[in-house]
Amino acid sequence: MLKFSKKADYGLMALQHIASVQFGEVTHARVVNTKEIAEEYNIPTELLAKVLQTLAKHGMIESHNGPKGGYLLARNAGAISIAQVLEAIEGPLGITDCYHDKEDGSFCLQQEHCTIRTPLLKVQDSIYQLLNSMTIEDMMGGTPLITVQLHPVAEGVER
Amino acid sequence: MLKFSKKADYGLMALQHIASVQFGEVTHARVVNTKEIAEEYNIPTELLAKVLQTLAKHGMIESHNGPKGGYLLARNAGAISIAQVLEAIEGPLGITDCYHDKEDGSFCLQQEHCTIRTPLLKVQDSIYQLLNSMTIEDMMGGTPLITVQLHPVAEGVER
DNA sequence: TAATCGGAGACTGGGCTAGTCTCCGATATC
DNA sequence: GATATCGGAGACTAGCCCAGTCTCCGATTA
Repeated sequence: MLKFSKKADYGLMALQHIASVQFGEVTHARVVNTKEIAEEYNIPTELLAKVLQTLAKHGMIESHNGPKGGYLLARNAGAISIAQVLEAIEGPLGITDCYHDKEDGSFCLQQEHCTIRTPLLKVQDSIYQLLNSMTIEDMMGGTPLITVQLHPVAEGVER
Repeated sequence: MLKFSKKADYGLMALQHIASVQFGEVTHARVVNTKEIAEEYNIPTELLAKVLQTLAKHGMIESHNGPKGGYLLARNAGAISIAQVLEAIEGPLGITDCYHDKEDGSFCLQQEHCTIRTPLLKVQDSIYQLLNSMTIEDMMGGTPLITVQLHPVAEGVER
């Protein structure tokens, strides 16, 4: 449950790879093409291509056509959060459907008496904050990772 | 993305309803049957039945057969976390597949060079803590909700 | 004994994910 | 300027899983 799609995984791997080539190594910054990433991580080339095109469309990487072409990060690795990547690839974050229902005419049948909408919205916001506070940079090397502090509102929960 | 399944939604609604009947109202504690909940929230009866059976199997509610039968909370509402409900209904929490692959023989093709495994595992843990610290009780009435404090490791993130 | 409840399994339709295929446009290189 | 190499984009498909339905069974109460 709550699984990322493969595309999202691939996107994160690719971004991390591009970032490490561009910043993390001794070699000069150079463009990285789809094939290189696909072979490095055993990702179907054409599927990865789609993912990278999506990321480019959302301004996270910039593309360079032609021979010796490929991709470069469009901004610093620390300015690309996991939330942004996920939203670009999978669409808007939504724990439940009911927050987007109004757009297409259909609506939530439970709406009238729904008692869990508000609390779940809080959960959703918390998850979003979490995903938005971690960046591609945090995923590289030994950078210290995010820490979450929770108020123990549920003291006594079993398990 | 990151959507709860309908079953999970239904399960949370049902538990919240049972809890409020059992504790939150003036009426005496009484069993609640599937039909009552299904009609209250416009949930397909037989689908809800399956969900409740699952929750009963996981020891969150106890069932009573026969006429005037139904369900009761098996423990306090404050001792049932959202994480537990989700895991009961949707299976183990897993942001990516790769943490469970070893069981069925298949395995992650990216395993060898996967650079995102560790950081994503941290994200997963954080989400789990979040979901495990909020309970059915927190979803009832005006109980103050969870607060999350994040270290701003990603200062400068756009948006 | 009969009606009302939960328990459990098979079954189905539809939508989404993952992946493939094909063709096009851009550009670097010779 | 021809050509090979790159990304851009859309159609297409197979398979899986979610959501929902149907049916039969066992338990219990009145």
